[in-house]
Amino acid sequence: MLDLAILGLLRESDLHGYEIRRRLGEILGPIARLSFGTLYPALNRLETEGAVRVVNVTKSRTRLTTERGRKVYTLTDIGKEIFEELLEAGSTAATDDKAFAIRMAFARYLPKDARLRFLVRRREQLHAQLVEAQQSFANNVTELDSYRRSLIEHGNEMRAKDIDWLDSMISQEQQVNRPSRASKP
Amino acid sequence: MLDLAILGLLRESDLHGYEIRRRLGEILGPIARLSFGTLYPALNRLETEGAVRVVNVTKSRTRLTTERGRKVYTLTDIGKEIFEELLEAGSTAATDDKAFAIRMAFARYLPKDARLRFLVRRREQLHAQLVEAQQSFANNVTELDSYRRSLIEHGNEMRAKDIDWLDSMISQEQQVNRPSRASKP
DNA sequence: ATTCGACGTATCGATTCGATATATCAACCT
DNA sequence: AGGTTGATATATCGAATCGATACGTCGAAT
Repeated sequence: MLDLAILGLLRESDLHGYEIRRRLGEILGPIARLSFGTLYPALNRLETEGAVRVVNVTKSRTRLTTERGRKVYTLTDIGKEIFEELLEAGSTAATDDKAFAIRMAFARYLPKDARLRFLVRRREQLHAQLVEAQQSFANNVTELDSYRRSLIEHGNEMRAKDIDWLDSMISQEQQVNRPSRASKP
Repeated sequence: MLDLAILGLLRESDLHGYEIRRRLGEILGPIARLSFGTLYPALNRLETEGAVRVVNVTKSRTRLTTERGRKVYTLTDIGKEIFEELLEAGSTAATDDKAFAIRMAFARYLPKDARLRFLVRRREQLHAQLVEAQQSFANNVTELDSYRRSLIEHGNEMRAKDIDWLDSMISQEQQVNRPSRASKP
């Protein structure tokens, strides 16, 4: 999943590790903030696999520039293929919050129909989770203290909001599908 | 963090591994669903540390019962101490979503003032995150495609809801503090 | 009868985390 | 001028965690 995020960002522009982390944090928020202990080994792994390549290492010493010791990575052709595979593969598989957010961030690279399927699938997953949670909640309310009760209720409300949001994304996606047909026939 | 969850559940009743996982899923939802590859090693570790102890292993073979090969764990005195430490320690430290939810599930075991501090601290953290996210969003809107824009906006709305919820929890907590003073002075 | 799914414990390799180390540079303080 | 701090940047290590898989029992449906 992390691979998808890294490759996706590199697809858009060449970046060094620190900047990849920063952008990921910007797009995904605190949900998917990754540590350096994950990022740098991942970059090395991707380099070994031939998915990325180092374009530029600026050691300091060059007095006139502000550049520091950065390793700027670029996406190879192999990397582009892997990105496409990862993106499509996951649009049908089960995905958690984090994986969903990452894929959503690169949804524009999916063909329209795959994107719609991806959204619908996520919507159904969340719905199933919510129903399950509500049932188990109903069976246990009496045994829960106020903190747990409130925590669970809040969680369920949040999940419901997520579903609403997905519904709006889905209907938007469906509208774009139709040819504009601006004025009346 | 996982230790806290396990010890907390065992504080309430003796349980076997599978049931610990089930209850955790019930209370925390899909946020903190832990895998068996985490749970069973963790139980072994806690047993080695002397925090938990196996009370009962029911091998099947006993025809008349429905019991299967369960290992039922109980909390030792050492385990109780560790639980208290973990619970208090984290109420001041930085906590992510998952760690917060776990601690919230056992908030009733905190003294009133620590609980209030815990909630306020979390509130402030979320607020800081939200402000940061909104600023970086404002600086980048133009460069974001509609999917990313919507993803980030939705994330920020959710964070705002979280803050609202925490505010309600905090004010509730403060009300309980005051002696009832039911009728007018 | 037997396949299926839920229950239940366990391990393995790979991934990820959190802490720590190292270093450069800008900015601010005194 | 010298010193501290904080942001930028890469990297590694041990421990925690995940996801897949294995193995087995049991009740229920086909």
